[in-house]
Amino acid sequence: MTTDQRPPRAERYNAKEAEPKWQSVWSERELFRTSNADPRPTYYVLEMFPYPSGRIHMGHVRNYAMGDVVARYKRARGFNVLHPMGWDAFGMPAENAAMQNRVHPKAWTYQNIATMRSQLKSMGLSLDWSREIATCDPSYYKHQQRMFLDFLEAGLVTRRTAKVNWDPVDQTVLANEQVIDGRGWRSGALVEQRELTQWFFKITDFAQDLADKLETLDGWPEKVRLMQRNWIGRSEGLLVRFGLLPDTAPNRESELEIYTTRPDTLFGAKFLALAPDHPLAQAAAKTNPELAAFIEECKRTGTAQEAIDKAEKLGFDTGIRAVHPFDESWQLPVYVANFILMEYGTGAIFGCPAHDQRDLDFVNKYGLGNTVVVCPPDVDPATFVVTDVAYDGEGRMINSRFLDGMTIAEAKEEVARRLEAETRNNRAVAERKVNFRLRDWGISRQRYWGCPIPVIHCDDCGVVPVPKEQLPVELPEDVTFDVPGNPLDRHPTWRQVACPQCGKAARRETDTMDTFVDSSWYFARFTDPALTEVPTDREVVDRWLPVDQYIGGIEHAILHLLYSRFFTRAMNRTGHAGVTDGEPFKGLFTQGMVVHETYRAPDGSWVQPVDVRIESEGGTRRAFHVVSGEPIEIGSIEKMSKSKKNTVDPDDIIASFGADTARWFMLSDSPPERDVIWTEEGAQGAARFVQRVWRLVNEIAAEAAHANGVEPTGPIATAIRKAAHKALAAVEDDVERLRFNRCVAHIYELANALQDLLGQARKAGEPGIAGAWREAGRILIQILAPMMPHLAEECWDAMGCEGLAAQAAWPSVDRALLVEDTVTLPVQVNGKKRADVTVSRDADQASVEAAVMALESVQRALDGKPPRKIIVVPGRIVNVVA
RNA sequence: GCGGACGUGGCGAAACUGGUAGACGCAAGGGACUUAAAAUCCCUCGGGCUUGCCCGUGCGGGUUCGACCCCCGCCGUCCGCACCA
Repeated sequence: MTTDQRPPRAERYNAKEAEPKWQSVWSERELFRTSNADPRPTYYVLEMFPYPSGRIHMGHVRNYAMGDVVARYKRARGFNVLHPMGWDAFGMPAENAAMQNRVHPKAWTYQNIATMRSQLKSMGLSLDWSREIATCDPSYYKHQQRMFLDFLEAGLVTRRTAKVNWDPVDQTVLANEQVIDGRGWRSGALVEQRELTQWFFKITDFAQDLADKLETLDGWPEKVRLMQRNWIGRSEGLLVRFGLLPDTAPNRESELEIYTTRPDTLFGAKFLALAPDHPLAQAAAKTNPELAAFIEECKRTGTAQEAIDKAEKLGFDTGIRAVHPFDESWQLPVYVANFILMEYGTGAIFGCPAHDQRDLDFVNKYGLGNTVVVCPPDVDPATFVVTDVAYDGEGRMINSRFLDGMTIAEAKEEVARRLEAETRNNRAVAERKVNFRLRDWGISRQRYWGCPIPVIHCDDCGVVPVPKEQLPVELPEDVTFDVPGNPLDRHPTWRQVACPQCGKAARRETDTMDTFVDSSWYFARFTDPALTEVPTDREVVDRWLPVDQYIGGIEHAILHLLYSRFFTRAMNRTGHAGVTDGEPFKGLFTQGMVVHETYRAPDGSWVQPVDVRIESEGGTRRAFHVVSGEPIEIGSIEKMSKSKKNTVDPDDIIASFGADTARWFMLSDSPPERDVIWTEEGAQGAARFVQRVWRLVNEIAAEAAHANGVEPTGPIATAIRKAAHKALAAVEDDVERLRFNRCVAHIYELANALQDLLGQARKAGEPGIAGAWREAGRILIQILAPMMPHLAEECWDAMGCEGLAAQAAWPSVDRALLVEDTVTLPVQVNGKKRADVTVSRDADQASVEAAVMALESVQRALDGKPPRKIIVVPGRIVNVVA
């Protein structure tokens, strides 16, 4: 393009110039800096902070664009908005980079932060950068260590040996939550079981409350609440102490505790079963080599998912005999079984095969028989049998002596009542017990790049907390990554320290904390990140928390969100916060992913979108390589990933289209909770709209310039005002509900309407219309400002409005303009639309009926018959029933 | 296996929570402007035919004056959990 063909500057909006310009204006005026002293009502909007992996991706763009719309909107509505950003900066990739590229994790991390910060800044997000935090900074993790010690004092931390999930590739421990299908969530390696001494946060102390308060979180997606509910896995049951025949039991044990949620089926019991690592099983194995061998084999099968799926139910009769709690003459064999978990309940069960599939499989294998005790409704008890499929539905008790005829619920209650009242060795035979699937949170990691656990091991004093005045325990910087494992273990001097209690030579704990600890309280730290002595200021943190709107990916539905819920509770208990209900996030929104087509070259290799040229003709699309011209196969649409190369780089998009275009496109089309497909055409469509708005606003500005003090009351002026206020009301409603795709549609609609009216107005020459244009122009700019803030400033300027668009108060809707004097109702005959009728807004039934019956099309559809009934739904529809 | 969500044009979707199915955008086709292209503007765009009528929201029933929406039964896709007693 030659210079003389370029349109005059004002005709084309230049994002490349405008965006940095307005960003520096906002920054110089500290527009988004939030004061804790501001008396206005608070609104805390937060997006999940990123891991500084290197560069931002389109998923970040979508996430932060959404949060920014909310922040800018709430600011315009007069709230004191907190919208901060930071870095989840500890983690494995930094160590991997260190091993691969011989760069220090710290240098790598801070380099990435610098890159990503400048990328985020180019998006024009309304963030308070003065509150930026990085979790790897000692000024942050110092307070995390402090809280660890406070939690320890409060009894919320324990140290014990435990079977842990060991990731052999990353050479570290994983929490249960981090094991997916038996594999490490990061490395993908098959997880092994190991016995290690570990630090645990006692999240199970709050299990009941974590489950209960889920019901109050009505600002959360039901899906996430359900996932957490399942994860916590609350079950109500009965702990029953079965008597043992001492002659059959090792060490003449006389009792075995089992846990059941089906005490009603006690008369259908055929056996008891122990977990292979149950103490009684271990004891019995000492004198029984075959049993010992069986237990060994169970361990080898492991707990890997594949093994569990394939494994058949295996058991081994210990020879121990138990007595039925309701019948001393009834003996039950005690097996060791491979499907019983030591970690759940008491590690022992009673088996009722007729009503539990696992137990049924088991007895069918070992020939222990089964007796049905629950009969389904409308089934003859005499003919009801169970062979291969256990019955776990509703019904009434049969073959169960005093329980016969009761419902399941009644029978459960009756059994509990009777066994609670009965005693053996001065203890009740049974007690009601609530069990949780949730385990304590193991936080020890054998890694360097994490928050050091602030304790010291002394041969004489044992585990000694680091005195709080000595915090932070800082990571040493002179470490090497040439061999796998934890560099802190190998460091020549760092571990060596004097015991704070006795002064003798002692050793520092070399495990660091799970990085999920770092992200479990950052939202609290944002409220006052400059504090040096304490993690939080009680008054400040309590005013800001809970976060009003939290936005992030569904992948954190369990881990991060559950841990954060634990943390606010623990902080409440240790005085670091006083958050109502202990709930950190009042509103939660989980946004969908950004997905893209995949492309493959003839040799099967993946090709990046930037290297692909698409040609479409008559509906068929064909792809070619931009350089070689060879045909490219268009593949399925998938999550953007490096491995399939179907990524687009936000920097490239911002450079070629501008941040506003990228933001606009990310918010349009798909509902925010669903995946959005990134397409070049869609991005171009968004870019086209940016230019259209710019042209439209300039034309409106020209019309508005003729303002002469005449009230805008003419028909066109009213139409202009109505269009603007209708869009304003709709956008308001949809931003509040985070339905950004609908906001986009309303704005398009307003732009279309105003364009149309511009043409009409020029013909009509109506007086007083300039005032309407001025108002409509401002509204158009203001409703798009949260999504396209740079364009909005440029337009605001073009309209000659005072101040900055980012500072303007949200316009108030003139409700009177939304009400029409006449309404056009669709007219149906027998449910099929036949005509429209225009009546006055408050027309009564009779006059609407008369108007409808006068319509020729209605008469034709009625075919001479009189109507039986005419249904008039005011303002909605008319239905004539023949 | 258990639990959940979803299924609407060529595509992404909308339908105010039972009231005109397809707003808005993308793609496509036709036209205007232009030497040409880009940009811009205008028109068409669920299907069918007899041009004012029929069909149409995964499939089959039901409730209702009226159903994408509610109920029952299927089919399909996606997600989560999974030996938790």
